[in-house]
Amino acid sequence: MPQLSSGGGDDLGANDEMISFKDEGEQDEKIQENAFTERDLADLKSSLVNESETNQSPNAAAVRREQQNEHRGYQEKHREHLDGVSKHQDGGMYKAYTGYPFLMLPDPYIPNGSVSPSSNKVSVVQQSHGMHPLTSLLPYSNDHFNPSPPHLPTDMSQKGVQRPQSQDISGFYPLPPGAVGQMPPSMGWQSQPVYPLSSCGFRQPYSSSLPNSSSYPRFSHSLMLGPGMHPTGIPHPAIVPPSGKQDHHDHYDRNMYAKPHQETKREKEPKKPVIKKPLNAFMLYMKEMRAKVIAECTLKESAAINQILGRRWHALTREEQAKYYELARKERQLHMQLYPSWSARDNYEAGLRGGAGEKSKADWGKKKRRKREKQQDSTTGGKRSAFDTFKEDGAPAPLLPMEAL
DNA sequence: ACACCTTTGAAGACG
DNA sequence: CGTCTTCAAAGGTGT
Repeated sequence: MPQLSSGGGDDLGANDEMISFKDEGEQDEKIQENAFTERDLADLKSSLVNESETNQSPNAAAVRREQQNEHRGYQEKHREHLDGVSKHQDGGMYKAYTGYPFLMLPDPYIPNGSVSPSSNKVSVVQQSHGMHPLTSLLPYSNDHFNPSPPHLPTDMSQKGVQRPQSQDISGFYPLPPGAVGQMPPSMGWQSQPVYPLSSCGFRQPYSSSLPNSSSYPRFSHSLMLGPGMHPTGIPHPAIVPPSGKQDHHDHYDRNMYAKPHQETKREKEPKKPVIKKPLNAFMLYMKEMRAKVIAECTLKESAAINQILGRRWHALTREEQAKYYELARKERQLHMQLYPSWSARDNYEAGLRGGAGEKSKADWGKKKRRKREKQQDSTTGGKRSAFDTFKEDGAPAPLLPMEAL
C-alpha cells in the first residue's frame, strides 16, 4: 500500500496497527517506543485534513460539516489519547496486542462457548441491506473488548505457514476438511438484529445492554441454499453469483433469497460462482458504520460517505480499530479455510468489477491504463486519499506529518 | 447497463 | 524487498 511516508514515521495509524498485529517480539518494542509519535502523526495529519480540506463533490458542504464536527470531537479525543499512550507505555494495551494473532473476543457463535447466550451482547448497527455475518462477532462494548493473551498459533497469515485448523476458528466455524457442511444452525450465516439508527446527535451506539441476539430471527443456512453457496454446502458471503456486478443488497442479505427473477437469470447462465475477497478491517468498519453516517449526515452518495468514514477510521483509537482488525483477521482465516485454493488473483483475472462477466483483456488493459494515468496526476504517486484531495482543491498543500515536525 | 467516485487494507505482481 | 496494482462495499451520478 502506498504510504505518504514509509519507514520511520508512519503516516497513518492503520498501518502501524497492522505491524503490531503481524509482528511479534522485536516489533513490540518499536511500537511501544513509537506509539505516541506515530499516533501523533496520524492525529496531526487527520486534523490537517479536517481543517483545510475542501471537497468538490455535491455533498461537499455536508462533508465539511462532518469534518468540523469530527474535528471537535477529535480534539477531545486527542487529550484522552495522551492518557492512553501512557497506558500503552506501561505495557498495557500493546503488550497484549503484540502476540498477534490473538483472539480476545467472546464467541457469540459457539453454542457452548465462553460466552453464555445471555451474555451474547452483540451490538450491531444494522444496515438496511444486510450485515456481514462476522460483524456479529464485534464486541462493541469496550467492556467486552478484552484483549486476552494470545492462544492462537502464530501468524496464520504468513505465507509459507500451513493453515492450521485452529481451534478458535473451528469453534467459530467448525469446518474440518471434508466436514465443513456440519455447521450448527447457530453458527450459520444469520440475519442480524436491526437496531434503530441514531440521529445526528452522533451518540456512541455501542451500548453493552443490547438485546440478546437470540431474540432476533435467524435463518439457518439450510434456508440459504442458493447461488451464494459454497460447494461444500456452506453459504458464504464471499460467494457471489457470476452475474457480474454484485447485487447491492448483500449476497448474504436475507432478501437475496426472494429474488426469483434473478434466480432464473442465473439459471440461464450457469457460471462458476465468484468467490469474493474477504473484507479488510476498514471495509468491515464501513459496512457497520455506513448506515449511521447516512442517518447522521443525510448523505447517500457513497463516495462522500466513504470520505467521512475514512476520517472517522483514522479518528478511532487503536483499541477501536483493533476490533476491526481482529474481525478482519478472522474473516481471512475463515475464508482460507472455506476456500483454501482461492487466490485474490482469481478475481483479478475475472475482471469482476462492473462485471458483465469476464472482461476482455483489452478492457482490462484500458482500465489499468486509466488508473495509471490517474495516479500520475497525483504527486504522491500513490492512491488518492483525503490528504490528496486537499492538494487538488487548490488549498495550500499541508505539510506532510514528517515535514510538520 | 455499467463505469466512476471514494475510502483503507490485503494480497498478488513485478522490477 | 519495495513499490505498484487490484479488489473488496456502497449507492448516487454520469455516460
